[in-house]
Order: sequence, then C-alpha cells, then structure tokens
Amino acid sequence: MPETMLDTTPKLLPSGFFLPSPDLVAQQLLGKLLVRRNGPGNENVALIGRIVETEAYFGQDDPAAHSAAGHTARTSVLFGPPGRAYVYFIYGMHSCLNVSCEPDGRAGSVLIRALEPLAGLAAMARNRGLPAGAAPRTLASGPGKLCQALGITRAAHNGMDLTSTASDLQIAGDGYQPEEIVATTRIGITKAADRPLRYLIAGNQYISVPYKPVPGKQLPVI
DNA sequence: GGAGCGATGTCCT
DNA sequence: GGACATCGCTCCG
Repeated sequence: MPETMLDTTPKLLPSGFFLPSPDLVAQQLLGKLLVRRNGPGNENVALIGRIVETEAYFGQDDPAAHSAAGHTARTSVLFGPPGRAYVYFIYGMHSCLNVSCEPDGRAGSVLIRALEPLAGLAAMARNRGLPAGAAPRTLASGPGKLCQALGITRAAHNGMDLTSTASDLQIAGDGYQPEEIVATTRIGITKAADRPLRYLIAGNQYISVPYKPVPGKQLPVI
C-alpha cells in the first residue's frame, strides 16, 4: 500500500466525541457512518449509511427540545452520558434517532435526519417495504425513513451505547470530511423555529428537505 | 411540482 | 384532550 493512501477502515467514535455542545457535535457528525449490524434481514452484513443531515437540540434554553419539559421517564436518556441513542416514537408511526451529547446530567442531543446509503441497500429497501431496485435517495432521506431502513426502534435501541463494540448500532468514521457544511433552520418544529441549527453537507443529494439558496440572503456556510 | 391532509402511539397538561 | 423533531398519498395546477 502506498504511504499516501489513507486508512479507510471505519473506526468507532469514542464517547468523548459526543461531549461538546450539540451544535458542534451535529456539525462534526456530518460525513460519519451509522452502522447497523445483525438487523432484520441482514444477519450477516452491516447496513451502513453516511450521515448527511443533522439537527442540534440544546438541553437548556431550547423550547423545541424534548428536554425542555424537564427530566421525565421518556427523556431520561437525554440527561444521561454522551453517545447514547435516544429513540422516540412520533406521529403514531415513525421512530426518530438522536444521539445524546454533553456530560452526564446535561441534555443536549443531535437528531440524525438523513443518510446516504453505502452498504446493504437491498435490505434497507426491504425494511422500507420498497422494491429491491428502489432509488437509493428514497431509502433514508428523513429521520423516520432512516430508522425504518435500519430497523431502529425505541424498544430495541433507546438508551443503547453507540460507542460500544458490543452494540448492534454504532457510529464510526472512515476519514471522510465534508468539503462544505450549510446551516439552515430546523424542520417540523414550531418553537424556536428561526435558529439555524440544522446542518447538511452542501450539494448532497440524500438530504430530507432541500434548501434553496436565497439570492441576497447568504446561508451560513461553516 | 407543490399544497393539503389523514394515519395513529405516547407523553404531558 | 391536544400536541407532536413524519411520511406518503391525493388533488390541483
């Protein structure tokens, strides 16, 4: 192997990765890999998607965050240690995946909103109830879709340590770095709706809701 | 292609 | 009882 070749073997992110504030973690998660092992229909292969869209939710002073209602049974994972999966059920039919941030006792989190499917696309389509040849951008371009594609449920994954080799849901890095990150407003919320806490990889085709650059009004590029 | 809307479980008031 | 960090289907242009 030439010396200049990068080692692209995915490496599990350590729990310290999730210690900073949610807006920083949300940006740093872009380009990382969400890995699902031993799921339904993929006992022998991993389902892998690259994270291309995230949203930050603050534990304090963020009315849109679930933790704004305080520490309850439902939100206890958010107040726990960093790097844990917070999976909740929304609108009676969809699951959404967050990763807890900040030290134990603080409730920041990052919502994973879209993946670029890299491996196990046939199993993802099957999990989504789509034909085997379904367009890759329909598989995981939304928080509910990606949970369905990877077989992520509250019952199986809420509270799971995403930094443990023993977990069947993990987050890893393969050295990929996005060239450009764009910040926009968060999707589907009514409170604190104007804060630019949604982050996406500029130009990526696998995001959930497209963003339209408005002439004269520059979107924050990070 | 875009707006409108129904489905439907769980939690908090 | 109402709100909800969604999705996919209709209907209309």
